[in-house]
Amino acid sequence: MPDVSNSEIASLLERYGQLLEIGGESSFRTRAYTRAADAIRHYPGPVAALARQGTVQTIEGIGVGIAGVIEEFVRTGSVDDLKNLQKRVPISLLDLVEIPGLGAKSVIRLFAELGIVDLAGLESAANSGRIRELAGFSIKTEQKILVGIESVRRRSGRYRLGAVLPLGRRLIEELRAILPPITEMSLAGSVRRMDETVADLDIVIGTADRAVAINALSDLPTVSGMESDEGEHVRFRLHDGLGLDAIIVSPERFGVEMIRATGNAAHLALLGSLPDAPSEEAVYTSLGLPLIPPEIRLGRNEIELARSDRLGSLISASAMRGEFHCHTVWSDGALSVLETVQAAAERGFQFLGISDHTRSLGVANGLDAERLQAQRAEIIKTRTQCGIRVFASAEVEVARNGTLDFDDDVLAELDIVIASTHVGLRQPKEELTTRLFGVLENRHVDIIAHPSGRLIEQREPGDFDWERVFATAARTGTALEINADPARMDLSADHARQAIAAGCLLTINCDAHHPAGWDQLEYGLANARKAGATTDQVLNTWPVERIEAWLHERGRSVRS
DNA sequence: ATCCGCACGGATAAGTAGGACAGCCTACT
Repeated sequence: MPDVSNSEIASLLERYGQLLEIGGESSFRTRAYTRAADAIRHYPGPVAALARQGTVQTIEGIGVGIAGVIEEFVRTGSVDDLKNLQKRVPISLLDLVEIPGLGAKSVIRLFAELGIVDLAGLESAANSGRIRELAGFSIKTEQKILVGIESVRRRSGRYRLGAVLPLGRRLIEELRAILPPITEMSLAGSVRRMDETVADLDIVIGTADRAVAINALSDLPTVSGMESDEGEHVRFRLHDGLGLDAIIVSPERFGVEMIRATGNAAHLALLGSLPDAPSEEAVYTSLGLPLIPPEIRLGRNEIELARSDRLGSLISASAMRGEFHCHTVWSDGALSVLETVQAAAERGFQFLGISDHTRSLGVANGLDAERLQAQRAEIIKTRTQCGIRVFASAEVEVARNGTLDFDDDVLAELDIVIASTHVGLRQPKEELTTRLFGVLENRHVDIIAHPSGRLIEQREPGDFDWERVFATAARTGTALEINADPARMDLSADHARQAIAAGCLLTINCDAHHPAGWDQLEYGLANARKAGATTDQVLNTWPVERIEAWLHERGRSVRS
């Protein structure tokens, strides 16, 4: 029996912390569990091994109490205190907290006063009008709950790409270490296509020795067991609940099965019948096509692009010269301005925009005008130190009424301005859209960050009138961001495609709070490529002089 | 619950606005 994985321990602690919160524990105590979960999820080695040695407390954020929980979990597979807690606070209540507008306090009251323990119970209580009878709840709340139940149900069973892709890559690495070097293997399916959510993990293995491959898969520490074995298609389940589909084929058919397992269905339909071949290239070649990158296998115009030799015009990582949106210790980032700029220079960035949060985003220690000015002085100083162009920027809050955190004269002092909507995303369509129009028309605003405001599998996008938003952004020349944070991937691929069609300029930014955040660029790039973006349409690929000229045209007094 | 400066006790995660309701809960990175 292999040890539990770090992500299993992390999930356990996270669940524990959430249940404590619903149970009314102090926020400091519950927070400690969440922090411990984060520390373990990011810990480079196997935490279970540390637990067995009794040295798990060496990890920052884990003390006597949580170490005890982890050790018990590793040893016995469960935790007695957590079981007892679950008698008092049913674990299915965690689903209820996911509903927008319901927090721990409301959920525990629904449980205590109406005996509601899960989504089904909540739904029937709302439908029969029992919730409105509780003090502090109303018909309106009831309706909000019913809408919320739907959105929680819609996303159940799917995982964010950002949660699954790193796991999939690690599985492949682990398999490579076990299996003979001649074995071919790769991720396939929606993970390989970089779809924003995935239902399960697909792996294709090309080997003459099926039994060895199956044994290797079964022995992986994250695999809990085999679920079905149907010839070439073997299904496993991981400890954290994710399904793993392995397609095990002879090496001569590895290429064609990769294409089939990668999909998508519409792309396969466009390709028609496929010849057996050991590599994807060979299959595409026999169809008279170059290799089509997985993320654009969408059944749209990718065949056309390939036939007319235009795949190379799609934006790629190598075309990116820098980023406009990142954070430092001045708001909620991890490093100083100088450290951040140095890290950017080391990565080969030719420019970097520093854009910390502003005043009204108190939770992120947003800058007021005075601190902004002080930061600006610090930014200017770094320009001579690191050899890259540093733009003084800010991620300026858009208030519910559409006003920005700074007056025009303060905005005018910045090299480039990003506007960002974090509050009031649930406004009705007309109100929300009109508010954004005001921001787009502001000549001091150059970029709209994560325009829809969605958090994948967690928060619905704002209900904007996108067609009019894109038309307006195209006219004002305001760039729209594809935020590469895997929780956001915002604009979505479809919205980015619409924006391009409307003539909008795009920018791809990682919204990094630490240099490691720049490793997530691929999530933003995927959406840009799915949307068919070329370098000309993405601000980050322009030479610094062209960016400065663009800013100058927009009326900025750009100083180097 | 954990960490840190000090050796046990305090700090840690802000603070405002909005919605629904009459004093409270939730959302925002």
